[in-house]
Amino acid sequence: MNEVVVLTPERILEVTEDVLRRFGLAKATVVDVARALDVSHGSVYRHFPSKASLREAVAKRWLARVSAPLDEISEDKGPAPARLERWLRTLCFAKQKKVSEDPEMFMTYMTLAREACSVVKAYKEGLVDQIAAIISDGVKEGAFDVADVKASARAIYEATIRYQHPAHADEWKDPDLAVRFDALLALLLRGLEARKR
Amino acid sequence: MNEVVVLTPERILEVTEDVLRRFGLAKATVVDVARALDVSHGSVYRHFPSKASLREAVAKRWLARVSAPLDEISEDKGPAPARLERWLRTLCFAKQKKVSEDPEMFMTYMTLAREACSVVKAYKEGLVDQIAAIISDGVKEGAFDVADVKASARAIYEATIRYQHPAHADEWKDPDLAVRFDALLALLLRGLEARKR
DNA sequence: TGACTGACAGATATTGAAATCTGTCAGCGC
DNA sequence: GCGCTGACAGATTTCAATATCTGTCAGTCA
Repeated sequence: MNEVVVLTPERILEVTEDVLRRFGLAKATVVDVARALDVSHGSVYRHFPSKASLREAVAKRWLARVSAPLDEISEDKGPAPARLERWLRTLCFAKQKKVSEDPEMFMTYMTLAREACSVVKAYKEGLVDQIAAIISDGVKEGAFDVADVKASARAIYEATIRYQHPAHADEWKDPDLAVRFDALLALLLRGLEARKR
Repeated sequence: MNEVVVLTPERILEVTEDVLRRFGLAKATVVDVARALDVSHGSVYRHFPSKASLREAVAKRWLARVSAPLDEISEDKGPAPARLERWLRTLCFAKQKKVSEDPEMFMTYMTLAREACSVVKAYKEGLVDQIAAIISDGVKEGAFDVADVKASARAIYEATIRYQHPAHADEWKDPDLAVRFDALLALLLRGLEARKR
């Protein structure tokens, strides 16, 4: 039996998520994490230079999990407009599902993300790049007509903020949410669309 | 001389804003407001049933001041697309100016507004109605082609959230803000635009 | 040697007693 | 009578003493 499990960053992150779930963001301490790992808290500092960096790593892992299904869609084949719509729906739906399934944990991750703003910035840039890739495909297909792919991608990203940014999570309970989101998507896709001539 | 000024709700609101400015949201008490008015705090309760309602009234006044210049634009004459663009620019610029000129007071009003959510809801609905009025004019002019005016108005409002919602105020420092906002506006107007046939 | 411990200093959080605030209302004075 | 006051109960906030946590590091043990 492999009774003594080695202390790895990955294992620390897993246990940290667990501690965050059980104690909540405000109460979870490095000492709690160390206790759950059955090591001294000094050992945790061997792998993460500070509590802030540990939290940042947790935020990064969470964001990566949220955006994982999007990578596939952006690299898929098929008509760009439908693909962009699917990508945006997947992103927003993933966030909305997370908040409805476990609001406390969502709030925890949201606060973590707010603290780790450099990580969030990189995450956002990654998302905009994926949108840009789909729009670029659409331009090649002749389905889209845009002056500046990157700028359009950013505009699309920003226009959907209300449906994916945690700051607006309390408005996602609206029963008309889906209808409103459909209207927004239709407007945005129409804005990218190449005009018949 | 009219030395004894009567105690009116309006005067209480003015002084309350002053107290909020000097003490900050967390420290400002009804007793402070009464002291500044040189009356007992019981007198304040004669005009506002609770501290919450006083704060709500302050929030309402502030929102009304922000949206005042918009009323004119929505009732103006002239081509709807330019008018819609001007309306959106005015709204977002007003918010961005407020936060840059007096960030503390902006944060105060933002928190007040978060508490007084029914007031904010009414304010938002008023804004969407103004957008709807402009879009409706645009449809009559033949400049816009939309299936559902109200739904489109909401979509336009929601798409610009990032540039007007206080939750995103810390991103308004971006030097490219104007360029990005231009790109978003162009995309949205293109989405409303009637196609040549 | 190198992963881990545990004691330590300074920073931060908790706690409970005291102070202040909110909201009410009987009564004062114009 | 009407507008205001000021004392009051209960809720909330403050403050300072106490406890806990963060981050470091000399030392242990395999």
